[in-house]
Amino acid sequence: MEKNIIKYIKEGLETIYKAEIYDLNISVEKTREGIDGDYTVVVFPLVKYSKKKPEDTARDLGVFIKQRFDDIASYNVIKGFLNFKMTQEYWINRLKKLTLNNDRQKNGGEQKIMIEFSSPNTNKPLHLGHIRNNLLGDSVSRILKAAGNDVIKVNLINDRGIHICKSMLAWTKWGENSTPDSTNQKGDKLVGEYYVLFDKKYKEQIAELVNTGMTEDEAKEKAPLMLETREILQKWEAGDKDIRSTWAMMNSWVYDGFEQTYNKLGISFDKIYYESSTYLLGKELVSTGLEKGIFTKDPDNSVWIDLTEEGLDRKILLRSDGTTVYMTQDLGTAFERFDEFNPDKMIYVVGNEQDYHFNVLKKIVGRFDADYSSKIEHLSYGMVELPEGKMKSREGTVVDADDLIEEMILTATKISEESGKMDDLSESERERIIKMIALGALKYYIIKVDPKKQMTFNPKESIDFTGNTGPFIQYTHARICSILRKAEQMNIKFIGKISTETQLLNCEIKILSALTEFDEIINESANRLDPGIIANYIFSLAKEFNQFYHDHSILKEKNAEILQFRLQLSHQVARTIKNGMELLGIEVPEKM
RNA sequence: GGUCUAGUAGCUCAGCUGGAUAGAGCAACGGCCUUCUAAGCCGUAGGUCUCAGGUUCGAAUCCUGACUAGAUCACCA
Repeated sequence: MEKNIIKYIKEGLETIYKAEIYDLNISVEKTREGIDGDYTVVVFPLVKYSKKKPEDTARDLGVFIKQRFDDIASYNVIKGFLNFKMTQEYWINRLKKLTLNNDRQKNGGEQKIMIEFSSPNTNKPLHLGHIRNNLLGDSVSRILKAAGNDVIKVNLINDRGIHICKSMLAWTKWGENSTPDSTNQKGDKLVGEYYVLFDKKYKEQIAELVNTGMTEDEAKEKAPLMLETREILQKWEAGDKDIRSTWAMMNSWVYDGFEQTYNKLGISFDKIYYESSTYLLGKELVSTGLEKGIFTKDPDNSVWIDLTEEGLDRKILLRSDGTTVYMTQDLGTAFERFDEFNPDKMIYVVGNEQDYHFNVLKKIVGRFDADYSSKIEHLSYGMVELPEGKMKSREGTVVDADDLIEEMILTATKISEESGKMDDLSESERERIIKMIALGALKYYIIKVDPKKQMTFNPKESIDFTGNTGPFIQYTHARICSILRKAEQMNIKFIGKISTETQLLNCEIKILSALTEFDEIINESANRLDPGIIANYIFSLAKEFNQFYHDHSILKEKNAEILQFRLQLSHQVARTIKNGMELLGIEVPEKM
């Protein structure tokens, strides 16, 4: 549509004004609310070609286009704005096209994109922050795929490093061989407890040492627990059998726990990487880098890269004791992935606290291979805060993922019981729908916010089921499904022809116009890596439809053609809601 | 202190690649269920788009500076 208008505008400028077009800056927008028209061209930027007043230019172009473009019913000029109204026929054809064309057309620019998200640390059960990460990664993957790309979802599990040794040490010392089975606890929760326990005991030791006159920094290094932890790390890297088997066992507990949470969230991966198996590659790269002179070695044997020329700092890649750091592992993993999959793009979904890290990673990769470096993209998202501020594990304000999901399900159960709408459904059916609603509310609440913005998670609001929420959209879908079911019972088929003479209401055109935008919205959302664009789009579509639903009856419409039109329109709205919500990882029920 | 990100209604957020009168939801107040699902719809009220300059026919949007908040600058990850 817009392309056609732009084409005619260009033609018009050339024909009427004999203008030479050098910079085509035409914006075609949807006409503003309250003004007669469907599409609007802003003519201010065009006066440099016409050398006439904006209003005269708009009028000239209006006449020109109206003569040539059959789909335009009328036009009007207000100040520098040229508004076009499309014909009824045009809109009815749009609906037909939507009905026929069940597969959306692809973007064209198909790429192989690898996207890493979740990236949990085996010491910490998943919490609210991870939920944002997971939902974002999952949703962006779906959107990129819908935009025609080949997407590989990967997870990188941070299963080694000094912090992992801490929980191992604590469990060995005080765990008394407890297991998830013996304590009847999710594996990730059990391990998480020992990590917390380590921290507690470690702090006690520091305090004691400080009392004996040590400085705090010194105490942190000299505390027996820290020394033991470092020893474990070295043994681990040396492949010590006992250490490795404890490590493998505890990790398997954690993976079971994570798997359960991922399942509840409906999230999956195509490939899982473990840092324990990629960090050595990082070490190799460090030696290559040293040979090539990319890195330098300090007298104490630690290895560094100097990025001061690029406005960053010196960054460590290998500790003086030869063990690896975060950056080393990430470097190894990145190269492994490029070598194995050769993606056109590698997206990391990681919180904005790591902006600096990824900046450095990109630069270091660039020293090896400029091409790889240019393909790395950090989808940086803002932190999730609570109304009372940051989540702090020490103060116990961390919102656990499993608890949160549980609570959402309880609330959804309560609300649906109160409404009584699902009383005649079977137990299992009811349970299925309640889960959909609970997760829909949670997911939508988080995903609707622009990823790069820091967001406030208000527990009270998140369980709200009215207004701009997941359940509101799900409800709209369920109502449409109900109508379509009834239509079927009444034996009304909605595949019939609609005469182009059918008179459409403004609100119907508005809905139709929104429906035709869907593909474009997906592409925009994919380009900007922002699922929030889709969330907001579906919300406004649902809102438009609800207004229409309230003001006009569908099934009681006497005119057969209008009835036909409304049924098909509703059907398309339901389809778009379903498809759109799917891109957010949210299911929609047919009854609720 | 350096760097990055953000600041829009009481609260949570859209709008930001410049266009007409800055939009939703929540909360508040007032209406609408013998009528396709009221998890809905309609209305009232609520704004110096942090501030000050600049660019432009036109700025919430772009630029500069200030202020405020967050992140980061580790032999943590």
